Amino acid sequence: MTKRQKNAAATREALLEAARRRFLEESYDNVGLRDVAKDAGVDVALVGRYFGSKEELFREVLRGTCPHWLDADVTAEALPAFLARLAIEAGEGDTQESLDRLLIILRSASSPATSELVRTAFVEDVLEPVARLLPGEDAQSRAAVAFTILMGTKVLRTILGVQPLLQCQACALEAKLELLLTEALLKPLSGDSGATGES
Amino acid sequence: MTKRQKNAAATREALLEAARRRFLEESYDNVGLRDVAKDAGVDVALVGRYFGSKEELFREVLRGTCPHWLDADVTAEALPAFLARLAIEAGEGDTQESLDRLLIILRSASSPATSELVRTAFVEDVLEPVARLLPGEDAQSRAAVAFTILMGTKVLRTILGVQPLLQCQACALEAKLELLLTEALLKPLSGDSGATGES
DNA sequence: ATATTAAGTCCGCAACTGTTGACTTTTTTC
DNA sequence: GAAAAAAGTCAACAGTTGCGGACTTAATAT
Repeated sequence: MTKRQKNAAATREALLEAARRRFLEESYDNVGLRDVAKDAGVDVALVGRYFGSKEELFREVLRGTCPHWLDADVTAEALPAFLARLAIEAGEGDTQESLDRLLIILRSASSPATSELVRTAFVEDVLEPVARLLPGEDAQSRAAVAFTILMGTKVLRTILGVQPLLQCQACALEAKLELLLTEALLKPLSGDSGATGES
Repeated sequence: MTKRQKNAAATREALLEAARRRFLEESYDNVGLRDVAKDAGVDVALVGRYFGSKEELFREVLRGTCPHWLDADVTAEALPAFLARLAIEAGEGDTQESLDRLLIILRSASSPATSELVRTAFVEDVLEPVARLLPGEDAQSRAAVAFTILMGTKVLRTILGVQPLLQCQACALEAKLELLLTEALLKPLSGDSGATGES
C-alpha cells in the first residue's frame, strides 16, 4: 500500500468544499481563487485543472450543495412547518437538508457572471420542486410568494444580521413563519379566504 | 452671464445620479468608477475630488436615495396596503417614494467593504422608522418579519426575475402581500390570533 | 486685461484578478 | 528499477481596479 500524498479526487473534493464555504459567506466576485486554494492547502492552478474556470467551479458548488434538500415524502400540509423549520435553523453544521443553496444563490445573484446561472438554479431546483407538491391552480405563484418569505428571512438574518430576527425567541418566530407560509402556500392566491376578518 | 461649461455642483450631482443608477443594477464590486464617470460624462478623477473614495460615494448614494420614502402621516392600519403597493410598483420612474433603497442595500449587502454600512442603513433608516409606527410589544420584531416579505419580493422580482411573480395579475399579488403584511405587522408575534382557523 | 482660483483631464502607479504554460515531484505501470 | 503518466508547484501574463499627482482649461476677481 503506497502512502498517497497525492490524490486527485481528494484534493478536488477539498477544493470544492473550500469553495463551498467561501461562496456561502461572500459573493462570487469577492471570493478569490487564491483564497479557496489556500483553504484547501493546494495551489491555485489546480482550480483550472479540475474545474476549468471559476465559473464552472461555482456551478459545481451550486449543483453539489444540498442536492436533495426537499424530502420527497413531505406532504403539502406539512410543508409550511417544514420550511419554517429550515428558515430558522442556523445553517451551521452538517445538516444535509438546509437552505444553504438559497444563501449561495442570494450572495451571488447580483454578479453578471453568475446571475443567469443562479436564476435558473433557483427556479428549476428550488422553486419548481416545491410548486410540484402543491395542489390547486397557481402553484408556481404561491410557491414564489412563499419563497419571498424564506429568501427575506435568509437576507435579514444571515446577511444583514438584523438582531430582532436573531434574538427573538426562536419558537415564536418559527410559529409566525409557519403561519405566513401556510397562508402563502395553501390558501388560494386571490380569494376571500378571509384569514383576517378585519377592515 | 457667462456660459458655464464647468459647474461643480452640477457635475457632482451628475456623478451621484449616475452612481445611483449603477448601484441600483449591480453590486458594489461590479460598479466601476470609470463606468460611473463615463455615464456622467466626466473624468474618473472627479470622483476622488468630490467624494474622496468609492466607499464614500456609495455612502452618499445610499443616504440620498429615497430619504423620506415613508409618508410621515401613514397610520399603522394603512401600513400593510402602503407597503404592498411599494413592493409591487416597478421602481422605474421618478417616484420619490420607492423601495429603491432596499434594492441598493440588497445588491451590495455581501461586499465586505459595504456590509456594515448597509446593515446599519437598513436598521436605522428603514426598519426602525416602520417599527416606530407600530403599536404593541414586539414592534421591532414584527417590522423585521414584514421586511422579510418586502426584501424577498424585491429579490425574487427584481434580482432573480422570477416569472410567476412578475406575470401574475398584479392586483392579486398585491392583495396577497397586503394580507401577509397585515398578519406580520399588526398581529402579535406569538399568539393565537387565529388568522387561519385551520388544523 | 491679467492674475488667481476653481474645475476638469491625462497619465501612471500599485495591487489584485483569473488563467496559462513550463517545470518538478510523486505515483503508477511494465 | 526504469519509463510514463498523473498530480502539484511556480512564475508570469494580461486585464482591471481604485487612487493620486502633474497638468490644462475655464471661470472669477481685481
